[in-house]
Amino acid sequence: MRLFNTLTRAKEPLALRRPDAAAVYVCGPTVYDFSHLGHARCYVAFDTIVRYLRASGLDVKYVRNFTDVDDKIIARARERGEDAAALAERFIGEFHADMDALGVARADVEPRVTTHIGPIVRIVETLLARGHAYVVPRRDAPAGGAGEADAAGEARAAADPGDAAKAGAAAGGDDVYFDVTTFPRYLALSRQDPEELRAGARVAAAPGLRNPEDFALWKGAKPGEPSWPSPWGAGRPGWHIECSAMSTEHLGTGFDLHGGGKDLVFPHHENEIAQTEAATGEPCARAWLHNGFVNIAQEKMSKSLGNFFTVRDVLGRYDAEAMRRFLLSVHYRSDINLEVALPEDAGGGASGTGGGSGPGGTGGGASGTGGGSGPGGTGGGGGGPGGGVSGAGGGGRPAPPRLPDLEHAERRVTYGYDTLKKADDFLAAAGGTDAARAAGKDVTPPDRAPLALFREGMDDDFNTAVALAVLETDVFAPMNELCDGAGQRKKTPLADRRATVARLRGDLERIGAVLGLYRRPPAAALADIRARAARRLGIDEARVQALIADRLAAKQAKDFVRADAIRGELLAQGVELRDRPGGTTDWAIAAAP
RNA sequence: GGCGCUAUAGCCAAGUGGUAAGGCAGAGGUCUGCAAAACCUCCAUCCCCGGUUCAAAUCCGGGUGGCGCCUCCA
Repeated sequence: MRLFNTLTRAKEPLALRRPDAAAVYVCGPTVYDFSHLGHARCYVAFDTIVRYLRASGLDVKYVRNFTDVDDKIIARARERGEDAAALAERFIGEFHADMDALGVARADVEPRVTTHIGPIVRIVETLLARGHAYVVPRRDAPAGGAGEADAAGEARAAADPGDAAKAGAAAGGDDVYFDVTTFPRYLALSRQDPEELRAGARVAAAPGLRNPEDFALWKGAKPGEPSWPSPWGAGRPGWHIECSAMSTEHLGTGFDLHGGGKDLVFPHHENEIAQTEAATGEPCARAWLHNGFVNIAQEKMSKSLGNFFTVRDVLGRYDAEAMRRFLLSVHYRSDINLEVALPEDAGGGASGTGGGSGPGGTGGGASGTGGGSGPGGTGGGGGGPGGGVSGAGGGGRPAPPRLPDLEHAERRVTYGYDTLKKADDFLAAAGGTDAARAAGKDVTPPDRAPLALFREGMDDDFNTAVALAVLETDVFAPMNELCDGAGQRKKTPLADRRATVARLRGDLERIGAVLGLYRRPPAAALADIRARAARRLGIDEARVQALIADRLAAKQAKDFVRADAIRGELLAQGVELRDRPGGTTDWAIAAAP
């Protein structure tokens, strides 16, 4: 097994601390809002990696934390007049709900900052004792207003006279900072030059620091903030120290894999390495894995750009397994792009815009998204995406944009389940999987054995794109062919075809267990996917059934003109009819125009 | 300004030295009352310029384009 290690910028063999076990730490979410597609990308990727390590026989301990106290949580709680701890707790629940839907398994340990204050304080004490950190005494009078310790982005505090006054009066503790000059390997992960880093800094350093690059390990409490007692007075942990404390607490030092989004390389992971290694004298993690972003219409998804999609909203309209398949369709280190298409009924007539449905349309889609997810909308309105879909009627809010990539993924997932349903029926006719397998011989060409090809792909830095190709080419295609008895394998004896399908079915289960795909009963999955798509497209399933009945009657009367008219009418609504052998008719969502 | 990533067919996307996986779209075919589904067949020499090599999409140098990080961020 080989994987790309950000630390060395090279694909290298997996070298484990213990040969039969893997210790994995992935930076979890800061829980102050619903998860967005970027979170989904990250946690689906590492969920798949962990599943594969386990499937390869390793005893995996997977740790993924929750940051449940931090500036953003506190700010959000204050906005809402909610208790910060309660807000964090609530969004931990929402995170689990979203990840459950995506088939992301719980980590073995899901530590929270607020339950690890002890270890955090201890590691800060160690850093102080070893001369890697220093205390910046609290200044009672924040002179000039902007002087409050917290470096960047805290203009808000300064701009709020009430806050500043209270801060001055309160008995908050001191800050503790890490001195980056005491750690020679600093910036080895992100490969930056200290001089250049300093030159390119876009934010003025906080006063009282020995070096502009020094970062907070412990922050003295401001009034009204959650805080814990410490040797430096009341305060709370800095962002980076929590991961050092929690990873060493649960995995020790020199653990095997550390993961996270690529935006965490600097400063978060760089600082984590500095803290852990300076405190323990041991390496932090052996290999660092970083996943790429989800871009929306070619742009980075972010709250500041207003173009982000929450998992919750998208899963109201698209199948969760389709989302998972979409996220796995690109190698985890590469960015993945989600295309956004304007809804068809773009309102009142052809206003000037004319024919240009290309670039202009895309841009409009992206900005339109922002409208639905502004600061206000995230609050009460965001709570019930499901209700909004059915009730909306023709009213004010714009239709949500179409997501062609998810439509495509949905069709691929449907193809898979259609195939599995066919295979299961085929095997049932043979007396079940075991009977089928025993009755004949496997005719799969030796060089096309799905499991071997799957392992080959996954062993190469967890290449899920290749894994999906194996599924298409070496599982589903031969399954269809063998079940239909079509093509070149027409002459293959029935017993051998059955045995081969049974074998492929078994491989699919093992592959699906790793990818987190195709694990539902096929018929139920197909009905589910279709029902959600029908809701999204405004298709009335009962009416479809009624028209199918009408058409069957017309067919029996040999009135093919009428039968074809019904077919055409339904197709116009996005419904495709499929006549089955035996005189029944099924229907499916037609490909988007 | 610094650091890093990236550039493969109409679109999405694998591929780290030996004559380009897979999917979508498209063309043809089998099947079908018609259709769909399914299957079969066809469909690229890899941004540009140099270099290394018997041999490069794949290594090196330069150029151009895109993206990210350097401030919170998966």
